[in-house]
Amino acid sequence: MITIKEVALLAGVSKSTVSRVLNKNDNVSKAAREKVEKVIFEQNYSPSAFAVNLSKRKSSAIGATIPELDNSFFGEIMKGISEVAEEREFSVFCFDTSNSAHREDRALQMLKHQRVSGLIITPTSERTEEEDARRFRDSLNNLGVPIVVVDRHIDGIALDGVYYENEKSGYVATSELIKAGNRKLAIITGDVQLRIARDRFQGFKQAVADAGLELDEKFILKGDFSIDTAYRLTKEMLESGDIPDGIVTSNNRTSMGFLKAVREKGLKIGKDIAVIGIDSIDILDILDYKFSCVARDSCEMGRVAMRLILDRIENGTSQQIVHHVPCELILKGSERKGN
Amino acid sequence: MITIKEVALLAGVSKSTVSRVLNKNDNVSKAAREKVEKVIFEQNYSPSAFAVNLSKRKSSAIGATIPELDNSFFGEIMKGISEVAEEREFSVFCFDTSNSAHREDRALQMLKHQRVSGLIITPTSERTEEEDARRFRDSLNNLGVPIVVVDRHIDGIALDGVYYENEKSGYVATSELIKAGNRKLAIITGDVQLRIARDRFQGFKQAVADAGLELDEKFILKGDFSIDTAYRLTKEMLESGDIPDGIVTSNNRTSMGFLKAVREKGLKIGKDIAVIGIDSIDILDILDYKFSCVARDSCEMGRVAMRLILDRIENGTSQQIVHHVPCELILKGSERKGN
DNA sequence: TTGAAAGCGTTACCAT
DNA sequence: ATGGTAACGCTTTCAA
Repeated sequence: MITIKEVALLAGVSKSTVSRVLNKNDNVSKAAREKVEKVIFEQNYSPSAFAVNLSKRKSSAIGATIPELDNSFFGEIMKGISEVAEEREFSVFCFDTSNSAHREDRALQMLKHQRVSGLIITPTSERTEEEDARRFRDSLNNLGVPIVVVDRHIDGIALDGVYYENEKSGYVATSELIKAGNRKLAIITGDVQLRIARDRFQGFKQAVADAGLELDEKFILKGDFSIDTAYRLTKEMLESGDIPDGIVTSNNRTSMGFLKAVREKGLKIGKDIAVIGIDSIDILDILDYKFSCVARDSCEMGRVAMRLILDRIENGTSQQIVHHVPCELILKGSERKGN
Repeated sequence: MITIKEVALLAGVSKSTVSRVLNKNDNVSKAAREKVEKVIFEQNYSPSAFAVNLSKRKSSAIGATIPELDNSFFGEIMKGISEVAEEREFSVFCFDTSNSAHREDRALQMLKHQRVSGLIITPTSERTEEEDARRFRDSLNNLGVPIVVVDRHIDGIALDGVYYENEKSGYVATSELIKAGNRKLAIITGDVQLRIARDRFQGFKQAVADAGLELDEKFILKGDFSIDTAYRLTKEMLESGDIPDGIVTSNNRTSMGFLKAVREKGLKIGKDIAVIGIDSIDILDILDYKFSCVARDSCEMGRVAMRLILDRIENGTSQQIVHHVPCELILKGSERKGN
């Protein structure tokens, strides 16, 4: 592979001059610049990032760790990151951590080795023990670069972040159910160990309270963001005979479990029970399955995260910045019973 | 950030010795090794990949370009790549090309700049003009590193590849429809500009021929792998009044468009019309929607691609290697009419 | 077994 | 405006 030295030789100038035109430095005569540019073009020369990074002591790459790339929600985040990265001439090292803390640790190590100049992280949901959580925070600090957290939270450390309007999403979904005439309200929560689950639940409770409605304990189904649990809880509820008017499902997996159970019982949403989910489920639209939800633009979350980290990298540190991408209400009819 | 020099200083040895323990070179006394390891551990030292790569003139990173990460099929491929990469201590630069040839070109440039030692590419489907296709092949060659193509094909250049059993998937789907008693068969093809679409179609035709059945031209619906086209074609067919017994849908998007149209017409698959799709659609299982298909393990495609490229990087070049990941028949009942 | 020094491909400073 | 040169952090060769 051709080097700057050979370019200089071919153009009849010094390495310094070549470097100057590469870096758009003004102190180059038009003649020299043109000669160099010609050679660069002809030889298809591209400087070695290794050498540049080493010399400049900074890299034009960032790292991104994502818990499950096969979940299109995270795929979209990655897509958004990639989009902005390309515009700004940054490369991104991408790691799928499979929701495993161990793999996340490994990814962090490798990113340190690569000397990335920033990290975008959607953490695994597995750092429950305090000791482990502490070590995790240490490795993050140890990286010594700007960090932007996406979607899920990392406790005990003030980091920039891009989050969904979690509480608001719960509030909006619930209010809308109420507006549509539902009085007996239920929710299948997410894993309440996680802040995003608690926040969504909080929004639910607030909306119920604001409407002056009573909350029945047995209609608070404690789920964990998994399909299976949501399915089981819904089934139990439906079989108990006491059915709420409307229900909020805390994320897309929860919605799926709920829908499965409802379907099995031969019931129909928007007729026998009202529902608004948090998160959209693309295929349902495609199949023209009327499912109302509170959605978000996850691709935009990735874009915002990437912009944020570039900002940090370029303008150094200042106050913690936290973005919230708005939630968007999409009504299809399932928010109202008796259709 | 701490360097090898400081580690050497702290351990009371030379940089050379530190380098030796880093590279697991045997010519180091036990005493020296232990001192060095202690310092490395205490200081949490990790060598700079820049410097190592520059010095060794090779990198421990590969590039991956993917057309649409928000499509979980490609997300799974990326997940598989990431999985094996981690095991083998490789980092991967990931680019979402959004199915745009331009962005793909840019990605290739950036990967050249990063001096990756290999490329895994699922090409965009946009290189129709010969001139453009040629320039594309040139940039691939210009990279000067091993390349593994995944899923889609690149014409006019012999590259290692990991593909789906396309023809077989069409054959199996069709045979199964026939076995279930369907005589009047239809297919919604993919974009026949693409080899994977032609191959699947070929499998379909072969199975029909092998069964000694007649093929009606009007039941060959020329789609393009998009939901919308499949929807339109299906709708037209259903409205024409002449409906086939069974149909093959050429990929997941095609299946969705088909299902949408069928649903709109108030028909039911497995009752009014039989269908087997190529590619699975996860959520349908979850919703317990009986949809038979011929599926594949796309995560495995990523794993195989990564193993293949590492092999190339480590063992140099030899004969072209092409892998085919097997297709798997999943019957749910929709392959038979009248249920 | 060890260390010194040259070299990897750049940038940046200092002269000119 | 231009070139020479040290430096970036590592590996590798050569001597000892």
